[in-house]
Amino acid sequence: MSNQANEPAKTYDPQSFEPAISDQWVNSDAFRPGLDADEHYSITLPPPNVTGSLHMGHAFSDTIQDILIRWQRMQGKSVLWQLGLDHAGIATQMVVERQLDAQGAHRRDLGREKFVEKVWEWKAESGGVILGQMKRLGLSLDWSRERFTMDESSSSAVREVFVRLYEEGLIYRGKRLVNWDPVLETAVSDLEVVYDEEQGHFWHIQYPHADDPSRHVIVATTRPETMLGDGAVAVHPDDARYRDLIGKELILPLCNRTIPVIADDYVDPEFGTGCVKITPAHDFNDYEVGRRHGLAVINIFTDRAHINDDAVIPEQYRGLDRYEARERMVADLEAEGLLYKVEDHTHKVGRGDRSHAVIEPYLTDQWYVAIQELADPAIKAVEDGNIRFVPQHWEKTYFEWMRNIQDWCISRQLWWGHRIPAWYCADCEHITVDRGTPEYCGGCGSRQIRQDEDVLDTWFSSGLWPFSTLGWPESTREMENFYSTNVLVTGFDIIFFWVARMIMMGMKFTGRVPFKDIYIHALIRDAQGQKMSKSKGNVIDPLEIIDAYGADALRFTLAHMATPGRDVKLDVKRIESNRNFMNKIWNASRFVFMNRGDAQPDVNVKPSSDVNRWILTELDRTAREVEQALTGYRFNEAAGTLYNFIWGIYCDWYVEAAKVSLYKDDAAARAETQIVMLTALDGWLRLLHPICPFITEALFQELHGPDARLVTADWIGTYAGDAKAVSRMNRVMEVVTAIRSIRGEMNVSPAKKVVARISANDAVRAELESQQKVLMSLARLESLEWLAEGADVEGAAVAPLADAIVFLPLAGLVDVAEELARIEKNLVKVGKDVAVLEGRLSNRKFVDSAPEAVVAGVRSDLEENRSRLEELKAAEVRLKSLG
RNA sequence: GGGCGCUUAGCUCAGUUGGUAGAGCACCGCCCUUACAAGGCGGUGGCCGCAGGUUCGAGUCCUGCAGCGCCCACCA
Repeated sequence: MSNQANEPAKTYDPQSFEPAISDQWVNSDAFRPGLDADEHYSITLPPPNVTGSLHMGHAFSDTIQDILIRWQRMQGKSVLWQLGLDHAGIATQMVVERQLDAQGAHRRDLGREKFVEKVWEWKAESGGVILGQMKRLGLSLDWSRERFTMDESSSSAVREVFVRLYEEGLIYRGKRLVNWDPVLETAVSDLEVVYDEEQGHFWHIQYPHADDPSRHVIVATTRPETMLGDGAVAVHPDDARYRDLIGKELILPLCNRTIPVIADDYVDPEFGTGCVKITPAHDFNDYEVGRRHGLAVINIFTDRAHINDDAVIPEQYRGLDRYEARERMVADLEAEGLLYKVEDHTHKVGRGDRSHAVIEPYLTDQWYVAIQELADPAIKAVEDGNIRFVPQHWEKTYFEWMRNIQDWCISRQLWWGHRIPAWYCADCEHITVDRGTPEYCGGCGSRQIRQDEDVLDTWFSSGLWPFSTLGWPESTREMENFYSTNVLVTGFDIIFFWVARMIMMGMKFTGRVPFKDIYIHALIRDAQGQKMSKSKGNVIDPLEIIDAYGADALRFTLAHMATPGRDVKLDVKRIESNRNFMNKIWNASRFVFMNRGDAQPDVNVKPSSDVNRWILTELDRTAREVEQALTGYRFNEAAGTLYNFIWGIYCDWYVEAAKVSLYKDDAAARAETQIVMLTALDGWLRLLHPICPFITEALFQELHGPDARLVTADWIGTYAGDAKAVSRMNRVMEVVTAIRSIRGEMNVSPAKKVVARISANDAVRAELESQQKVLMSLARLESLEWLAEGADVEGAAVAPLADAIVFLPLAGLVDVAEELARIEKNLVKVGKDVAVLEGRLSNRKFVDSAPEAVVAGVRSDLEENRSRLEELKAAEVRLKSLG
């Protein structure tokens, strides 16, 4: 922004000032929490993944948080918005692996240490991009407190938590089936598997009886290769068809071994043939069946889902990829006449949410958190209202998951992440779990110990984030002042992944809730309602939008669309129209500056004119509405209220009305208007600041000088208010609108000044007459004459109002036929209103049981519309006699 | 199978305790009125998904149905 000698540019150009203001904020450390406030407020920014750059969803979520943060800071509180980034285990490792792949390399070529170095390099790059984006968005994060989920403070919190849980027996190591991603070669949690309908096949295979190979049972499977690991065929115990078979042996085709027929309730006799092959090592249900019946668990895969060389597996299939093996086995079954039939079959297939590889249930050793003991207090915290979901219905989703929660598999076979702080001993079975780096086995004292190769699920460290960033496990001043945080702002897609885990970990380790409110916002979609994704090519990059329309326009749009509980379809047109709003603000302010004279805003101003008293009253009302909206997380209402006030009231009416005294009146009136228009501007700039920080800061500096900073909202809402001024101005606006309406419908040029006559009683006339200059200016009148109540005017267009009748003589304006048509249109409209109102009043029950105020309202509406109707009828008669 | 959400103007969506339906965009008119054409003024446009119920009164509360979407669990 320029010094005061230069006027602001005629057109809003955010690029000319947003970056400079952003620099001012960052360089002056403007967003460090103040030290001298009694009240504290804090939000932990959900740390973005260092997988690239921020997308529109981040911009949305971050804008909402910034609005809250700036608003609270302007209330004079000590505010911390904690900044950080997430290492995002799998996701980030994949990004770097893909980069290596493009160079024809693999992480194994580099080795673990070199690979992790590469990821750190990438982290620096991606993190830099992300922080740059945040600054362009105008986020008021405390830049001095940047954290990372793998920095030292986070790591020590992670080790502390792991060790404590282990010592309490809540972390354990177990061999069981996990969801295995054969491409990434790691276990993933249940949540990281996404199921989708896919086209597949249903292979019906004959399993011959061992004692009579001419007979057989038919089993159906979608994964025929798993029969290599079959341990049994199961039937329902009550299924008469197979009762005799239970306990007998079947020949497992292709495998040259026999398996028993077992009976288990798990089998649905209605489905398929009622015979199910049981493969304990490769199906979660089968695993349970196998356990009940003591079946052998035969693992048939390698880590990459190739067939392994277990002794029971026929040699010809060993080493084959799972799908190659499937093909070969189906062909072999067919050749042996054991393939009964093949059906097309649509079924759900689980794929890794990152790799999209088909997930295999796979038997491995993993680390688990015994979750129930952590879940119970976390459920209770929400039940008791110590944590509140906004919108509230999300608590149902939360409860549903939490009440059916499974132990959490926390180990991942990755290289990027927190190494599990457990060491295995070469000389004994003891596992040493330690906060530091132990040198010998805690069991036998042997120095032959080796750390677990695996890393922790990325959500393990994110789960500690609200307190690990504040110095926990030390008891720091930050913990004291800013924990519990006030609100978590996030999307519903990570309620289980992250929100639930933070609550569990927070309750467990701090004994307090990590946040009091959880504001769940919607997902951002494109204009067609599609989820934005790189593969679809429909992502809207926030930076491109900011470059084109400015950060404020984007932020205002996002705030305006932040309706709780519905997905946001982001249409660039919407951003464009809000850019136009910014332009409106820019130019209205420019007008104010051009006409300010020597005046300064004065929050104690006590203006005498109705126009000035009215605008300050309206500003006050707006301030209360904005405050209520923000308090209730109704961002769309806050934005809408400001839009309506700034554009619809301040610009459309106040500035136009103010021109009368700025241009024509005496010096005293002019000076008062200058002060009030500046004061009101100052007020709504502050109100708008949390949503649109750049333009408001720029204009604030124009208003108060280049060193001024918009930091408080303290004085807003202190004006006493003047209901009389408001009602007078409403009357004026009603008259002006009526005249404009006639002019508009009659296509009278705005340049043409017209004569108006108004009939009204003395009281109404006095009110309107006090604003005569304003009225004439806004309605573009050449002259205004006052008529006695009940007077008629021949040959005039008529607009009957609540307490007055406006006549616009037609001579030279329009023809009689046109006005007649307009009158008749209005007659129909008003006639309908009258009929409806009469109907309501003639209903005894309504009159008896509705509140007094409502009935009175209807009565006065009816009265008003009746007289309006009379006037229109009279006007119709007069016009017809003319024509 | 269980749960949740949505259905309002041509399009995208507001509508906080029930009290005669709103915005933006689009469209149609008149305007370069000395802040703004990224603008001003006026206007057209809606059985608020369907069917019941509660109520003097329902877009708003209750029940059922339909369509769309999401989440969870899953029959091999």
